[in-house]
Amino acid sequence: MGLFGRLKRLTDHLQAEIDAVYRKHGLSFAAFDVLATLRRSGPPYALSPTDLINWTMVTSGTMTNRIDRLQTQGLIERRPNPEDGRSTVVALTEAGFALIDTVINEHVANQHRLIAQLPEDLRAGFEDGLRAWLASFEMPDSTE
Amino acid sequence: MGLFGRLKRLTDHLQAEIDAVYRKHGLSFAAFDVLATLRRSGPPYALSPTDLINWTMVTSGTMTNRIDRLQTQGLIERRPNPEDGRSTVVALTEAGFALIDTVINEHVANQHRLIAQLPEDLRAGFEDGLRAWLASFEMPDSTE
DNA sequence: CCTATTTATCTTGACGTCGAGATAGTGTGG
DNA sequence: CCACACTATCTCGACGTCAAGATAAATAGG
Repeated sequence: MGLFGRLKRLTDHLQAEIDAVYRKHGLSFAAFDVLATLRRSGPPYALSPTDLINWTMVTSGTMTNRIDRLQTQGLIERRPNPEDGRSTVVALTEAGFALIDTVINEHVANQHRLIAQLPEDLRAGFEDGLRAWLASFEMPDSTE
Repeated sequence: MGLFGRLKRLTDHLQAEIDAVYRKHGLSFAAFDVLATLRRSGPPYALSPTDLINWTMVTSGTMTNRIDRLQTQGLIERRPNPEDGRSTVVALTEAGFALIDTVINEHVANQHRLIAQLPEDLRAGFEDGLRAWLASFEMPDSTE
């Protein structure tokens, strides 16, 4: 199996482990993504759909769908935006805040656990390669 | 941005580059996956849905859907399996064979190009870390 | 040989995503 | 102050996936 195959399998394993934390609390990645973005935005834990679209990099149709589901679950609420009649404010409910706080903590601990499985003495070499390869895409001047 | 963020961004970039080759020829990953599996199986380039499920690791419902679409596109055909009335044989058509042959060649060249963007002197370190981290998932005795 | 179990495939419904286009409110230049 | 362009969000249809269950054929046991 080549480099791409291994890379895909690694990320599949990592993703499965990461997903397990969301699911334990009844969340999908889509739900976690939105709730965590609202949590990170700080008080009053409220953003417009457009803000959420910009932070999460999904299309407007996807965000409408995500917000609809989270609203049904009672984790967020839509309020009219007093400053712009076209817009709404998406805010964490108390239940949403409490849940995402718990899940983020577990998520962070889980990430530390997963990184610890990459042997310490190989970590720097892996990260150096990763940085350089990534840079070849994000800084078009270099290797490309 | 941490290790997970960079890893996700790298794989997103790689995936986008890889997808571009399929799309240029009107194929999705799902379609490429099935056609390439049939091509790799050697003459007569025909497998049962169950074989395809085992090689591609998708559910039976997904495979039925993939086969339906490819059949509509005329890239494969379903034939009854003379040895088992429950089963069918999924075979590349001439058009399907010609197309996947072209796409696989481009795909391989594309992968070489992408790997070449990872600087040579960092490749070994990256691969060592990758192998070890992957092994921590696939050989449960070790770091886990 | 039948019946019960197993196997191969398909069907259905839910979820998540995208892209294109619809709707409605905002803002601007004359 | 009004028509026109722009912006924010939602709607719709297509695609791809999974899980659970339906259907039909093969096989095994008595």
